[in-house]
Amino acid sequence: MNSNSAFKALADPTRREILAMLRNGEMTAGALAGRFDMTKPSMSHHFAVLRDAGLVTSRREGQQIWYGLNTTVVQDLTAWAMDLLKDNRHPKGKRS
Amino acid sequence: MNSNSAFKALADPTRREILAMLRNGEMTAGALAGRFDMTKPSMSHHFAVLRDAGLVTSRREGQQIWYGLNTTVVQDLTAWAMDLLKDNRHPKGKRS
DNA sequence: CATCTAATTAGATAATTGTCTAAATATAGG
DNA sequence: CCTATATTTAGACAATTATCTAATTAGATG
Repeated sequence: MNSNSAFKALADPTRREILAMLRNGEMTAGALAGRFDMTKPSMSHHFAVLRDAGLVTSRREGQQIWYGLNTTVVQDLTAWAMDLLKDNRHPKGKRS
Repeated sequence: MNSNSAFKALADPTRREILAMLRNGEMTAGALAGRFDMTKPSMSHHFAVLRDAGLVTSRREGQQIWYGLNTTVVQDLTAWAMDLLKDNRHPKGKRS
């Protein structure tokens, strides 16, 4: 499966926080990094993991790089989790 | 956060497959292990991770241990993912 | 109680990961 | 072209993790 990288990306609390912040719109690498008690290279690493997993988009604008939430992949993850909740015990005639 | 262990549990593909199988109802440790190309101790380790994360329930019945999906925690994860999709850019008057 | 089956625990090991510091790249503006 | 700012890349290191084999626990049954 390809979304394995997305699940692995979500395993880190810092990365989940980053995603939560991006819910309010795009942010630059620097602005994001400034919100965490962690060095910029470490944050940069987290950005790369999120980008490689397809969870965020990135674009350079001058000296800065803007990161944004990629809702498509988040939707896939949501669908996966919701699927788990669909009772599959009687696969023929859904309604018990 | 406490659900950190749940996210970490989901990071492994074998564990995600286990959860998917439990969608069809409870299974014994042995029955589950039989479905994977992996030793029983390794599988047992994955069961423990899932149980510690609250993603599965377990109960002994004689010699066997039955594992089942804990939908409550799965619901929490679903809610977290869906929250990410709610646009929060204009927090006062929700409807753009 | 001896033994069989089901499952876990213990302990080792290789691979992956998260973090850091130092160095490099990229862009903007004198 | 030099310097300042923004960000990433490189390389090292400690911690965590996934897996294995061997040993152990727990229950059933003759």
